[in-house]
Amino acid sequence: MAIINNQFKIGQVAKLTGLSVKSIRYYHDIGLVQGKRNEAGYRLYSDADINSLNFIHQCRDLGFSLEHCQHLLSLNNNQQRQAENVRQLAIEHLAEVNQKITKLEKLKRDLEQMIGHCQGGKQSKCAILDGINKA
Amino acid sequence: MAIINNQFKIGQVAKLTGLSVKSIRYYHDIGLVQGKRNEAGYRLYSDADINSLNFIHQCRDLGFSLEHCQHLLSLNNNQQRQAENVRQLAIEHLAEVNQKITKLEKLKRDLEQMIGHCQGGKQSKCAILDGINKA
DNA sequence: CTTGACTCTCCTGTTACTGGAGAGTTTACC
DNA sequence: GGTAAACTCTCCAGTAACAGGAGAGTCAAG
Repeated sequence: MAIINNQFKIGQVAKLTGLSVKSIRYYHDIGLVQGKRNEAGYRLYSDADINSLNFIHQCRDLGFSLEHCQHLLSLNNNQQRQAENVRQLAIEHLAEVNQKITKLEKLKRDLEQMIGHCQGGKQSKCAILDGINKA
Repeated sequence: MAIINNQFKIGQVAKLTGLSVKSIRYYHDIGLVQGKRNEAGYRLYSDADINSLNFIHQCRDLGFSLEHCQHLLSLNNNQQRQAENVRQLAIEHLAEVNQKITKLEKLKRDLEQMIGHCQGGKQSKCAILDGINKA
């Protein structure tokens, strides 16, 4: 009963995870997921490595920085973890997301207002420029 | 009847515009607002330069990239401009802002949902990690 | 045995600056 | 007049998370 432990080269890993080869190399460089090397120096990734890379991919999609991904990954791999720690990270991240949204919505309102007042066309008078200049 | 044309040094300009000295130098380097130099090589800015810097500051606050700021500034300084061009830039920028908002709101929902399901505490079971892993 | 697909390691560029070193300039004060 | 503080200058490095590309080595198929 052999334990099958696949070793994938970076191109295969890219296809399996949806990450770019460049990203995977980058994660290697910064020590996030390193895998092994074969005799020729090619990077080799195990199933567990693939899982880690998928995990990171998901975290990135949720907007976490690589530093946070690092942290989350170590919590994910640690059976002694406390859910509260993960929760705190997520809550902090959510707060940042909310801040960004708030800021962008103000931009949105300001832009919409200016655009609404600008009649466009060939004239040089422009409510948008006026708005920017008077501010 | 002398025409008063003040020439400000970079530190004064920083105070007048609210920009950092570093930013002003950077705008100089990339050719955005250059002013003059005195004999000692110090940068000197006129009232018109200050206006341009204020204009850029406002555009930055509206989230425009420096490249867009450049473009808007040249439209602002061009009496032959057509308001439509400005309007188009603003509309495109607004579209980008809206895209970002949409993306962030999806992140917000996803994060809130996961956080809502995570009970936290000292246990290792964590709905957030589960959510990331299953995705 | 060669050709094409893959992989490797550098190096540069991206955006809009910030921080800092080392050196010259100006200003204020005694 | 001298000097010390404040200001300015030009590099250079770093930031986040990679992408693009050069030049060279490796591997599999025909």
